Amino acid sequence: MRGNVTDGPVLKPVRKERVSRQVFDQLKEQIVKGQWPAGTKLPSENELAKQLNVSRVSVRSALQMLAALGLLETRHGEGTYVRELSGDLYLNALFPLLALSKTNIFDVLEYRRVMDPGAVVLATERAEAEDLAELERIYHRMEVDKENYKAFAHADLEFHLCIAKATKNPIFIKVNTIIRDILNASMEGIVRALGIRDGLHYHRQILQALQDRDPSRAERLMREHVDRTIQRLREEGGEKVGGEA
Amino acid sequence: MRGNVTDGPVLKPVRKERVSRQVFDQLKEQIVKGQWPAGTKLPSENELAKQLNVSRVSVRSALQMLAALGLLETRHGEGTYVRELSGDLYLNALFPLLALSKTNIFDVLEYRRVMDPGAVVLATERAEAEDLAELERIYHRMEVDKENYKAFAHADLEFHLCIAKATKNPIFIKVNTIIRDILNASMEGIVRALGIRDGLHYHRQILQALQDRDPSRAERLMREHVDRTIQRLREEGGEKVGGEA
DNA sequence: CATGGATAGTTGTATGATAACTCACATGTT
DNA sequence: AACATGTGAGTTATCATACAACTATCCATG
Repeated sequence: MRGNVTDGPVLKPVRKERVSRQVFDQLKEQIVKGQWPAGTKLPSENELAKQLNVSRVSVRSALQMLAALGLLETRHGEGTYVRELSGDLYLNALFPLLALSKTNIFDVLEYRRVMDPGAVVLATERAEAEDLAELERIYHRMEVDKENYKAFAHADLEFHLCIAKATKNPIFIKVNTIIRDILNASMEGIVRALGIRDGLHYHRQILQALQDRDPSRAERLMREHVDRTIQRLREEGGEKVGGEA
Repeated sequence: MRGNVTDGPVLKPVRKERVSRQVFDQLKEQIVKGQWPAGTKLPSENELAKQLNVSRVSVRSALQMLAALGLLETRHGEGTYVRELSGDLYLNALFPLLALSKTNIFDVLEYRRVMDPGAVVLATERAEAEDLAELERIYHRMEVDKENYKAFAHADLEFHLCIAKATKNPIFIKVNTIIRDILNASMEGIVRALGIRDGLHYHRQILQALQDRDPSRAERLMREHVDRTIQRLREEGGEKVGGEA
């Protein structure tokens, strides 16, 4: 048939943008364009809903997405604030890439083997009293939870994350946070396979080196620690530990 | 006063985790552990609310956050699905809109200072012929684009990413990919500030070390390279480099 | 067989109410 | 005056319910 209407692609699909999405975009604009610099307290949800002429549900929806992306921070009973725009924000994109792909445990440990010794060196220079106190708290929790593999594994990951935090470098912190989240699933199996002796030993020594502000010793210990973990896991046959999928 | 209660920090703050956060964590676990592989259709919001014994609002809150992070995709009137991992980053909507501050750039470079020497060591062991060929291609492009700062900066970042690729470790690759995107905006300014001599010099030497399969030399050169970049940038006063937004 | 429409299931939005939390101010006690 | 305590307003978090908007499927009708 000639002149069929399907020939010409004239009609475009109508614009049907969700309300929450529109709110999201508007708020994002304000932040990114710098109208609302870091630290700004946003109008209350009720206020925003009134100004935008939408329900509070839609406002909350947009706010929560922005908070998930790291642009906003909501404080219960206090308000919603604009966060500092920094490089670690983009690292959020790393999370799904690692979470959704079947990441090999040895790949993660190999990465740790490079990053954690470097991190601990920076930590010996920059750790504040509260960082060291936190590390001690975590270490003691590991001693207490000797029998509870799940709790022990969790504390182990927290220990490494805490060292990253002590570097005061948001990139170290963010990446380590993501790695902790990913590893959380398999860490219990690793602890169960390797036992707790090595972990306790090295963590205590590393903590000591941090307290003594001895970077080279801390670095050496951390490298040994990760190396030994990798080596022993290889011997055990690491196929079993990761596999709950 | 003796026996003051404030002496002993015995009482710990009670656990007060938000409902939506708990839902978020549970759903995240399912995805990360692989219980719900990509493409899986989640139970309906009502169903989840009933199973978890929370309101639909809390479920939606968690789902929307996961969707914002890119782990889920909600289709109006159809359902919610675990997202297929599609290489490219969806967070890119925000990328061009942010100019990094001076501190951010140094944070990134500090991270590089640890990561890249470690990566290049692995690369000397694992780089295949095509990796080395690619590196040579990139290096030659740098020589050609001596005058074009933008192209030169781009090639510089590609060089580092290519080394990461040669490690065959997906974590190195993905982190380096994101860092490349972060630096892309500011890199031209950096090159303009520091010139191209150092870059060409070190990249050529590192390439040579890789071809010779000399890990310790490659590591030393890479560390020197990043160190020198940081140092010279400090001297220049890096305030200027970030600004295009 | 093709068309169109009814239908059930799902996500999106609206409304109103209540709980939980934070801060600042007022109040009372020493 | 100094400190502890209570009280209230403002804000976010959660709940329950209803309805709107959208999608896929099935089915009757021509």
